[in-house]
Amino acid sequence: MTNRSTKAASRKPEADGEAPPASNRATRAAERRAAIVEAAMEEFIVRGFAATRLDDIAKRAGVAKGTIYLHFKDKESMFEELVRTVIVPVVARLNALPPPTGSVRDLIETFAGNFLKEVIGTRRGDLVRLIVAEGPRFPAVADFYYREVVSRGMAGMRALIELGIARGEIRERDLAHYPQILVAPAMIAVIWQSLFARHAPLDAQDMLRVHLDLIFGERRTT
Amino acid sequence: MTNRSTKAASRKPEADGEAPPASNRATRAAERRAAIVEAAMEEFIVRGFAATRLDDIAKRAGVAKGTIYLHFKDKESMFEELVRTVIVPVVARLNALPPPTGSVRDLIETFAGNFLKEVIGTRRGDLVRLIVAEGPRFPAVADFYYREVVSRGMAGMRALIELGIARGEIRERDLAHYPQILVAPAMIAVIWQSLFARHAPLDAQDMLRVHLDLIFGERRTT
Amino acid sequence: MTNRSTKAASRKPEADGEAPPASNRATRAAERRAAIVEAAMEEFIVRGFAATRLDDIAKRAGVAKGTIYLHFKDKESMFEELVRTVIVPVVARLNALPPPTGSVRDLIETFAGNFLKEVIGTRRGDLVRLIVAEGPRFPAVADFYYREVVSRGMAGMRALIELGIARGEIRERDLAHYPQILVAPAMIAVIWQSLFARHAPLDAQDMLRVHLDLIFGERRTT
Amino acid sequence: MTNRSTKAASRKPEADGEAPPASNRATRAAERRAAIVEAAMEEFIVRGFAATRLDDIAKRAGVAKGTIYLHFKDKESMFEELVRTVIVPVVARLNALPPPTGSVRDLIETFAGNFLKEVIGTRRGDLVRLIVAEGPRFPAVADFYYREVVSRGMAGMRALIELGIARGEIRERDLAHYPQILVAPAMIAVIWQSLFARHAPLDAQDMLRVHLDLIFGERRTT
DNA sequence: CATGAATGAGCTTTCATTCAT
DNA sequence: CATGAATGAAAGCTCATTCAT
Repeated sequence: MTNRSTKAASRKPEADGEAPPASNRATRAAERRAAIVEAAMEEFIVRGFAATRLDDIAKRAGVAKGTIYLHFKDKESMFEELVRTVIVPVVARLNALPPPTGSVRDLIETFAGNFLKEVIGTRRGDLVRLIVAEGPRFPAVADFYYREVVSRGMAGMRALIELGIARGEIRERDLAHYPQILVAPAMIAVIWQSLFARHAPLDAQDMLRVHLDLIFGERRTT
Repeated sequence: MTNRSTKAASRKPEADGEAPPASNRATRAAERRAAIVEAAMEEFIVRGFAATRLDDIAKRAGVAKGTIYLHFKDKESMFEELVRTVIVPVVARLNALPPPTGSVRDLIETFAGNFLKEVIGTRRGDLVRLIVAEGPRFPAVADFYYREVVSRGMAGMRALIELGIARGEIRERDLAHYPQILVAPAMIAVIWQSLFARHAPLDAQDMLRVHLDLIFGERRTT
Repeated sequence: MTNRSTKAASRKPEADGEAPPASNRATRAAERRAAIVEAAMEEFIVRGFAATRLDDIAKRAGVAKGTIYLHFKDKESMFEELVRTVIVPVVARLNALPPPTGSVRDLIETFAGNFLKEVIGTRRGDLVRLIVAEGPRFPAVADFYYREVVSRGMAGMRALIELGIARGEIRERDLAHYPQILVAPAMIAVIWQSLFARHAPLDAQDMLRVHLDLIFGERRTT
Repeated sequence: MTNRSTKAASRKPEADGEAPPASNRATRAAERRAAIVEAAMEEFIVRGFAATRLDDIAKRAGVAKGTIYLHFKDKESMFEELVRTVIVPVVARLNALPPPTGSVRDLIETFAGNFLKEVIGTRRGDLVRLIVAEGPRFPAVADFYYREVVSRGMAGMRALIELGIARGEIRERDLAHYPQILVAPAMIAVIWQSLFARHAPLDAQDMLRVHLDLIFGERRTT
């Protein structure tokens, strides 16, 4: 989905017709690569790395099997680059967050709201589960994910917690040592949706609200 | 090979009669099955379902490849039964917990301590990650795990939380709706150990302490 | 052909019936291996290493593709071991040659006669051409062939030449430095049969006679 | 890439007009073809026909893969035409040999000297081995080689031998039936250099000297 | 019951050939 | 003419499963 936007954008001009006459070669190649990445993500999420067939990725991407090898060295590097490709824009957006104005609770609630909308129960959430699943077999992936997402996320959360403590919004001072506690319910929600949603749907939004109440104290007015 | 000699030895005596002398056949079969289950768990955890070779399981279990098929229909059912086999005694022990005496916080702390010792960073923790990883491909596994472990665990936690609320130990009344919040940091610790321990070791015990402080209020005396 | 003898020998006992009920497992395995080696030699000779398909070898050997991998690590080692397997008995027979009695010329003529019958224009001759063809890509094969066949052959020829010189049968004393000259026409005959036989058949026997006349002087009586 | 710049440069001038200024198209095409032939020979010699990749030939020749198909129908015909292209000038030079003056031995020694310098241990020698290697798979190549090189060479050698016999330089009259004997050591030297040079270097020049002594009798004075 | 050799479908990867640019 | 991205048939190799011993 992410990469599709690029493609969709570059196609807009021909949106009124039916046949895509293709722009220049570089663009075509980029589109193909994006299609492969998207198809691969879909397949890897559904079947896992080992059980995914390149044949299926090619079919879903609408390219020949050999084409995949014009963009990726082999299945492994495809998987690793795929994670990079999908993660990078996410990190970029996090880095481009607006400067912290308002109360820490508001900030975190906004953030939680975005997470809820854009991760939990979406393809992006499935990617997280995929990384949990394949991480041990792909140290490069786990490393990358830790470096780019986890460590930055933890640092950001810690800063917010410290701000909250300084402002008197948060009483539990040791929380700054374990930003994981802050995000744990959100992560659990991600996993829950993947595994147990059909047995017992989870109101993630409400759960996150309760969790924030636990940390910041109950809100007087909603 | 090891087991072969044993087997040959235990068979000789019954060659002339009908009665099994020392350890009977059923026992030996059960031992074999246990060895296979153990070996399979090891391999599945390290390589995941699809990438695990029956050959390796057989070698590790010290049996022939064909023997596996005397105990399991195929690779899939082996995986599913394996999870059952490993999970069941855990559930049994949870059911056999001592009746709740003392404060709710003490109870939960005891429970967390056990979890810390017996799950986080152990083979059992890896099994949890394995279920997260393979769950979507094995509805039977996810179902079983939800029914036997998750739903019971959630129910137990909810009961404890309600008790804590009734006794005034817990102030956040809505917490009873989301026992997931109570266990989330513990689950995160399990996953963290599998994926990021070498980048940033996590003091799970201390984290859980902070989390309980958040729920029950800080302890006055240690 | 070489290896078949082994197989044929072990089959003799059942030669009166039609169905090969198979002896013990080890024998069966050895037979299969021999069949693979023979089929592989045939295919490699006809198509060369790179163009030979394992599928065809398997089909010709009457086994499944996977069976080949029970006996050989991969295509390359199959080729290398094949050469070894086929060459070894040849070397063994050379080593078991009768002690040199009679004139040197008679000895060499006998040897040439055997070579004529058993190498030139036979599968064994094709193998020589195969080694010439693939040697540069398979140093291990060229090494082995040099060590086991060429260097020994050269040493043997040199000894014979020196004996001939000592006895006054050979006048050209420097010939001992280049036993290659002695065998060159025989080797050329091998190659000629492979490449040009259909354009211009070569009477190898007569050519070798002329060559020996050149070295030993013309024979008075035939 | 190298050639690209040249090409671009040579094309610019004709952009405004129609006439090719400096080197015309036919010349450029011929150069390209020559580059492809050269590169192909190199690759075929090193890897053999089947294992050679057109990609590598194109890269080495500095042209695009598609360009090869402007000059050759497919890989097979490229190989066949390549052999022709490389062999033809050699044959031409042989035909342009100076008229036989001086003794036959001198003639042959001169010839052997040239062979030594220009074939044994050179790329041209490798080509001979390549033809030996691939000949059976490429009847057209073997045919061509036999017709253009072997049969002519044999005829020439036979004429020389007959001359030598007539002049009394050669005593072995039957040698004229087997000119192969005359060239055999030279061919063996070619093959030896390809396969065994690193195990046991061969002094081809001295070997040929000894061989000629065998045929013509030892030289009294050098 | 237990074995492990044998099977062959299926998977990843390569590469000759084509053709729109 | 020249290019090189794209194709897809084909090849090497693996491994779950079977079954004669």
